Amino acid sequence: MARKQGSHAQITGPKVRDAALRLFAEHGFAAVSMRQIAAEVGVQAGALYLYTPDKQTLLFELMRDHLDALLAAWRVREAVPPLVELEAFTRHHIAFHLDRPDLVFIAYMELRNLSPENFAVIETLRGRYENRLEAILQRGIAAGTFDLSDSKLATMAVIAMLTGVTTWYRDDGRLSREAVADIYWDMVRKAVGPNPPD
Amino acid sequence: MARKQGSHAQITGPKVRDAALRLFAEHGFAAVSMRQIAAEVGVQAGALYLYTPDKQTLLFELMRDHLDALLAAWRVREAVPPLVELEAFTRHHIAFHLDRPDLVFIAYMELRNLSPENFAVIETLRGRYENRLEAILQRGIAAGTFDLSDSKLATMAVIAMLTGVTTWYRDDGRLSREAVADIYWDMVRKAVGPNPPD
DNA sequence: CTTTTAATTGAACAAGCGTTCAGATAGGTT
DNA sequence: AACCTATCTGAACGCTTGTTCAATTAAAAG
Repeated sequence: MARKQGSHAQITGPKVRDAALRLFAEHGFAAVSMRQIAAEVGVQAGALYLYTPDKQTLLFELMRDHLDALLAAWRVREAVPPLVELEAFTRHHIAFHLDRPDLVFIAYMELRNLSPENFAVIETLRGRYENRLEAILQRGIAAGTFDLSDSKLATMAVIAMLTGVTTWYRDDGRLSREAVADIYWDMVRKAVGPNPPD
Repeated sequence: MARKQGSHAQITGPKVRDAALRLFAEHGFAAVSMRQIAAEVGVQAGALYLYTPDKQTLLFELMRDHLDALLAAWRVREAVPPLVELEAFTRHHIAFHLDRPDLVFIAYMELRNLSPENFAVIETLRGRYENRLEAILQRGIAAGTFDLSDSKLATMAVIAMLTGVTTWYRDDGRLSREAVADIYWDMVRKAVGPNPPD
């Protein structure tokens, strides 16, 4: 039996997931048919329904598990100075997202194709992640390390800026991941920090 | 006859464009049928083909005209100090994009659904816009106003950050457009500027 | 009013869609 | 060998898709 149960029902088999991930990222959820996914896996379309109840669930689980992994991968470090934690967050966010460009793409692009209930779940998870960054910024504001008039806007600005890396970064490009992370951290640090002199 | 010719062939009638814009933004290109667009306009599906040769062209013209308008709306100000021009760019980018959230959404989300030839056109236009920001940053680096180790990365970072506003801004939200622009300009200015003291 | 021209319908086309399911196949256990 | 069970096929279901086009309606021109 391919169906298994975990703390989340983990219905979808890994081969089906990988194929769906690849195709959804490349062509979009609505543009990819179950038959195309099946062909990628090497089975007939009917066989997919041993691994997922329907196409919608396939998309939802991809997103949910991605956000679960994103949340699980980051450990809050409240004992550390805000600037240090923000640097860790910045580098972690870039590294994590560059390792999963397809999932990042899907998680941002296919929100429209989720059913309302599934959308609500995904939005909650995303909000939880944003709150972690906001907490760091608020801690830094309180400590006087950061100079920001609005922690919520700063959160959105930093996340948009960092996630944007996935849209242009190429492993065979001009700069290494480390170099990119260094440069972005430099900009983030300045953006949230105090005003320059003169 | 509904077909007209301009410097660009402007095939698509405005009512059809508006309906397609609305539906593509809400549900996605691949998820919206010609029959749905026709219903929104109030005609049968066949009538759409008086205004567009096919669905692909409908999408392409939406994107192309959006980017044309974006490029046309910004006048380069090389006589002005880089910091001043960057502030104008920042505020203009936010204002322009907040006025057209649907088009912005489509222009970023539906690139995958363009034919290769159409994609190349759109990417060229987008690159031209990015180059304008990069030119400002390079001018500021040369003048010593900005402290950036990589103008290309800074360009991508600033555009991602600014465009991200369209994903969460609501007219009935907590902050006005001006307030948002003020806060974002503050962060952009610091991000590209010199390091803070201490 | 008649003729010409433009705009639109409505049916049709071949193809593809998500999903179901009876039946075939394969692998492991007795 | 026979049995069991998990896996998968292949056909079928009803429905939707983008696009075409002869026939019709509406509007404009004479």
